[in-house]
Amino acid sequence: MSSSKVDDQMELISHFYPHIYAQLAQEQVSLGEKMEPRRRRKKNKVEGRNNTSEVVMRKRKLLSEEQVNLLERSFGDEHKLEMERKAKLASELGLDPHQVAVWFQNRRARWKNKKIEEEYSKLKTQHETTIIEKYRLETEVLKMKEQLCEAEMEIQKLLLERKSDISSNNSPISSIFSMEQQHFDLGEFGMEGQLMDDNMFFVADNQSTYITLWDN
DNA sequence: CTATGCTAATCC
DNA sequence: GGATTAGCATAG
Repeated sequence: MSSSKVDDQMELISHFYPHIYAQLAQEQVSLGEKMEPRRRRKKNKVEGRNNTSEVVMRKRKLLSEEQVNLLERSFGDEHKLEMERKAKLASELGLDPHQVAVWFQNRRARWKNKKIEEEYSKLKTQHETTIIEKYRLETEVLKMKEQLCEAEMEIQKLLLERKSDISSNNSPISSIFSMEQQHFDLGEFGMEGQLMDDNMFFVADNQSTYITLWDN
């Protein structure tokens, strides 16, 4: 079921981060259609000073651990890079100030990405919690409906018993007695009520309303 | 060897 | 400043 989980994630991403979704979706399609897994390395066209274009392999050197450490410490202090700090760092690191600027730019991008991922996983957790709570509440509603149904059946049963008592014993005394308010305790519902007549039931809830239980 | 992750560097 | 490219390292 990991695929449906992925689908869920994709759906969430598509909702909150359409751009990321587009990127991920594109990647998935690429893999699905067995596209070339990775683009071939291209030679990079670079404009020369004399306006003639030449083909040059882009050179790239990874920064040393020491250089990265200093850059990271600097980034920790402040994500933005002032001219002064850029020049100072560059000379300390033995790098071109432009390289320092690029490093900060890339670092900010990584940082932002990380933040987005953190936010996403937080939202995902919240979402899952909400789904579970929703399920719990739905179950509770079902249970309560069932209880309500049982209680109504019980009331109906009692009323029918009373009715048959009245018809089988027609003495004035019992008739008067039968007119007295009868008390019910609905136990599980935690509420009490009084039967007012054959189809009205006074419920002592917050609203203190009369509830018509059924139509005769 | 290939696939993949990371990231310096470039492009727009 | 975001998107993309491509050099490099390395896991499998």
